[in-house]
Amino acid sequence: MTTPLRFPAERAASPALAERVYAQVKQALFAFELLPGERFSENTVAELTGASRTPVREALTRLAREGFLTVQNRSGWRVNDLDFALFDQLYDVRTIVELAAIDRLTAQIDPLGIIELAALWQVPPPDRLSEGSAVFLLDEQFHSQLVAGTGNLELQRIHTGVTERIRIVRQLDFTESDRIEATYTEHAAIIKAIAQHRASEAKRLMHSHIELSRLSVQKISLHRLYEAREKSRAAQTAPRFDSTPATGGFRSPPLEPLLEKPIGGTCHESS
Amino acid sequence: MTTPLRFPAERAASPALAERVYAQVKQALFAFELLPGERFSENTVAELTGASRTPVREALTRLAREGFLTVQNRSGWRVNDLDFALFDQLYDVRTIVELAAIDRLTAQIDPLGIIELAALWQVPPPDRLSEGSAVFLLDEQFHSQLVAGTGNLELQRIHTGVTERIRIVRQLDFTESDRIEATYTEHAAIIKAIAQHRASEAKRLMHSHIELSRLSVQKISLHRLYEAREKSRAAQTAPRFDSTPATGGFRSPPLEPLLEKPIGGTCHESS
DNA sequence: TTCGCTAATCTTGAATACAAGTTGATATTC
DNA sequence: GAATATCAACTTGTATTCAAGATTAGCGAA
Repeated sequence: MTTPLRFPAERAASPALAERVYAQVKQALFAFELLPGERFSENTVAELTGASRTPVREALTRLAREGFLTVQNRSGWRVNDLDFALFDQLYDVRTIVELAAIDRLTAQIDPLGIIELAALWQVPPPDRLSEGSAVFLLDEQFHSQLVAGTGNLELQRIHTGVTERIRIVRQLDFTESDRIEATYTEHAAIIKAIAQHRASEAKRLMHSHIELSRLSVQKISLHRLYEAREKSRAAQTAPRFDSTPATGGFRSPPLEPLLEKPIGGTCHESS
Repeated sequence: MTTPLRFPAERAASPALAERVYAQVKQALFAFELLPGERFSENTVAELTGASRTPVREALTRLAREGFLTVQNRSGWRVNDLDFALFDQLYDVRTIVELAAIDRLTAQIDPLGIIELAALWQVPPPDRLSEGSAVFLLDEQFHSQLVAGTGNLELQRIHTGVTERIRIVRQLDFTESDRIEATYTEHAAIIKAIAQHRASEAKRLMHSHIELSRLSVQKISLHRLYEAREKSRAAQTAPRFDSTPATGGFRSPPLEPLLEKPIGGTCHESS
């Protein structure tokens, strides 16, 4: 039974070209390979992804509707600036959704999926993951699963959308070990409260958990953003969008704005 | 200063052709000119709207992402069936959002926009509107304004999306005069409670208000749906998509399904 | 040098052309 | 007559072409 495997890399072309481009560009956004404020054209993306303008356009308009990009009249496309006022609103929505989810979970006789979550998060310190990006994935899964437990697909869809919008800054929060520890502790406490049907306790915990995360992100992100920017600037000519050769971006890749407003606080460069 | 006005009707073509098509098709959906379960092709829409396939496709994919349509492999497009399980989930989301909005409104010293709402809804019976579709518009505005009062644009965007998804059945609820009366009474009570910062009272009222509406829609819609279907079937060859001549739909416009599942309850045809 | 104009080049938005696949009707065979 | 194979007419997905406007580089004049 030796099935002569095709190149699995090429098979990826079949299930919707526009979908693939969408995923690639979004990935580039999260990886800061496309920087906030950066401008680019449909043609460059088309060349980089090997697709024609049509599916590229479909992917970009979708990302624009989701709030990541903006198309400029008959000039090119632009990566939206990081807008912390917007992130605050998204964090607020996230809180609303997750607290509602807790309400519905604690009303269930046997909260859906809570056992699996307990197995993941109620573990002694030595068994915990320490690698930031791994914990980040697990953390997103935690919050997502809670909402999924309500059985409401629409609520889940909304939650997913919000999560993806704030992912770009949230991922920066999982590099410091104390934040990782705190995540474990807080998640465990939330799970316990839900399992015991203590709704208001669980909601209180979740509320402060999200709030802490939000504040931590606000504090940390400005610093991390400049790191990410520098890292990306160093790799300017390096491959973007997976492993396709880069032709360079727009004429003048403007790295200045990055933020919607320069923000009042001072930015501590690594002195 | 006599500026020779251009034909303002034609100016409508300039601001995004895809946008216009999107609005036209959505309008046709709400008006039951495109029936649930109906199939159609990009070419027919293109002919009916006078646009080419490219902007049509953009509009349709957007409507598909919003849950109204489905594209079938390399066969045509299809209007999604009415799925009452889905509507229940959407009503649930709507409740979550609006209750959260009340929480935030009552926390404000001077709830934003509450005075304007009071002026609209706290009126004596003789001054009230009685025409169903007008009240329906006003009702949507009421709920939308409450959410807008939170100042959270993202919450508003989500709420708008949910509202539009359930509009197709909700609009059927505003034909019976007792439902219209109830709407006035309940809205007035909610506004009063919010203005007095009685959060839990306002939330209780809103919760039951939405629940009543939901139940009323569930009861009424099956009947109304068949009416709407018949009305549309009669006007089969009548103009669709505004005032462009209809070329007819798909080969076999299947009017059978309409609903996701035939639903257990009996349907009373007008005997 | 600096400002302003011009023209070439690049951009999106839309229309069209092409390719691959589905569907449904028709002819055919049992 | 009924089941099946075949084929022509559609459909979407993608690529390409066309049109109109925006941007920028370069040149010239003050």
